[in-house]
Amino acid sequence: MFDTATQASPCHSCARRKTCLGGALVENMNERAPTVTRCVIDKGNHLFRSGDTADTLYVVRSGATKTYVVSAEGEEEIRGFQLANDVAGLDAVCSDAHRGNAKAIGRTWVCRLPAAAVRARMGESSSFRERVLSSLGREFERLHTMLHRERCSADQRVASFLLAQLPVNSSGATEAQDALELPMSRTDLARYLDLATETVSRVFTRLQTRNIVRSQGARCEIVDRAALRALI
Amino acid sequence: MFDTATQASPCHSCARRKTCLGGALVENMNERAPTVTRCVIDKGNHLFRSGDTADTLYVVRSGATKTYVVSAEGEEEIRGFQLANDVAGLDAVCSDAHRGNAKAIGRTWVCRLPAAAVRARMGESSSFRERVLSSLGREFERLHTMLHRERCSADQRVASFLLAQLPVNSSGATEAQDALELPMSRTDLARYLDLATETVSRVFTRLQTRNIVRSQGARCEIVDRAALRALI
DNA sequence: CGCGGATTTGACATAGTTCAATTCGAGTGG
DNA sequence: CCACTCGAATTGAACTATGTCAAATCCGCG
Repeated sequence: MFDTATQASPCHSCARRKTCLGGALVENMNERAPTVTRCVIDKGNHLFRSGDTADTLYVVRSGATKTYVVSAEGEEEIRGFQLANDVAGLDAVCSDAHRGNAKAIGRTWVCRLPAAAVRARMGESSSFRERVLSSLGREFERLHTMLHRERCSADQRVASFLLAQLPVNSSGATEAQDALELPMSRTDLARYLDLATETVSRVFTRLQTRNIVRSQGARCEIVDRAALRALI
Repeated sequence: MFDTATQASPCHSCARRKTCLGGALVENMNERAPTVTRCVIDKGNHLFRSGDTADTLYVVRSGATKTYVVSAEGEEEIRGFQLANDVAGLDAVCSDAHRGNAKAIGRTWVCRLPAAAVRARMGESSSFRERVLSSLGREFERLHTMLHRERCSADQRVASFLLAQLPVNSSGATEAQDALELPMSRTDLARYLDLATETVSRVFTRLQTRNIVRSQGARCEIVDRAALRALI
C-alpha cells in the first residue's frame, strides 16, 4: 500500500516527511509530485563537484558529508559538514553551478531533490517558499557563525564547534552531560576550523585535562557545558 | 510629470530601474506597486540594528554602509561593506529579524524596499524570484570569499580585498592601471579583514614599496594588477 | 595655526604553525 | 587470539607571522 506508480517520491511514505525539505516539497502534490530518489554514497565518493550543474539538492538521511573547496596550494578548505536532515548543495537553489565539492565522510544515505522542482514550487506555495527561505536563512546564519569563529582563539573555535554540535536546547540551563559522535576525522575538523591538526589535538587534550570534555576518538562527551560556553 | 499619487514608488522614473532590485520589484506593477522610499542617512547613523524586525531592505544609491556585529569583547566585527547598488540587510528576505547592525560610513542615500513585498512578489513573478535568488547566491559567494580570505596571510587578504573592489572585467588580461576610492577607514578595513590596523597599514606600505599600489588616504591606485593577483 | 583623531612606524610578545618523533588503534592475516 | 601494519593522532621543540603597546607623524577642520 505504498510507493506505487502513482507515487513517484518516497517522501509520501517517509517517517520524516513532516520535518524534511523533501516532505515539504511533495506535500499536496500526490499526482504530479517531483521525482525524489534515495541513494547510498560510499565513503569518499562525491555527491557533486565544483562546477557541476546545480540541478540537485541532497538531504542527508544517515551518515555525514562534507562540503569543501580546494585552495591554490591544493589543500581542502572545509566549508561545512552535513549530518542527518541537513542539506548538501543548498546553493543549488540560488545558482546554476555548484561552488564547491561535496563528499561522503562515511557510508551515507541521501535523498536527491530536483533543484528545478524546488524553485518552481517556491512560486506555487507560499508556505514552501517560506520554508526554503528559512533554510537559506539558517545557512547564512551558519556562515556568519563560521566567520565569527575564525576570529577566535583555537580553544574558542573548538568550544564553539562542540557547542554547535549539541542538540539545540533553548532553555539551556540544564548543563546535562552529553555524548557526541563526531563523524569527521581530526584532520577534517582542523581543515574546517582553519587550524593545524596538531593544534586541534592539543586543544582536546587541554579540554580533557580541565575536565571539560572526555574525548576518545570519534566519541566525545561534554562534561561541563557551562565551562565550554564560558570559553567563548 | 513624475511621481504622482498613482505612482507611489520613485523606482518607475529612476534611471537605474533596469538594474536595481527596486526596479525589478515594481516592474509591471504600476498601480499596485509597493511603496519604495528614498532617504538619506547621515554618517554614523544606523539603517537597522541587530534584533530589529527585518521588514526593510536597503539599496544603496550613493555613499556606503557597513554591516557588523559586536563581539563579546565589544569589538566591531565588520561583515561587509555596501557600495552603490549593493543591498544592505538582504537577510531580511530570509528571516524575521536582522542578525547584525548596518551603519552609514559617510552620508548615504538609500532606497527602502518593504521585505514583505519582496517575499510576496517572489510568489507572483518567476523572473523576480530568480532575481532575488541570484542576489542571495551572490551573497553566499561573497561570504565564501570572506571565509577563504580569512585563511590567507595579511598580504593576501588585502590583495584579495583590493581585487574584489575592482570593477569586474571577465577578460581580465588588460592589466590597466586603476584608481579606487575606498570609502572605509583603515580601522574599518582592518575590522573587516580581521587584522590589526597596524598590520593593514604595514601591508599597504609594503605594497607601495614594491610598486604594486599607490595609496594615499582613501585614494588607492592599483599599479600592478597582475602582481596583486600573483600574491593570492 | 593648532587641535584631535587617524595613520604609520618601531620594538617586543605570543599563539599557533611547522617539522620531527612517538604512540595509538583499527584492520588484517597467521 | 595475538602479532603486524599503516595511517591517524598525539606530543615535543623551535620558528614565525601577526598582535600589542608605545611613540611619532600625518591630516582634515575649526
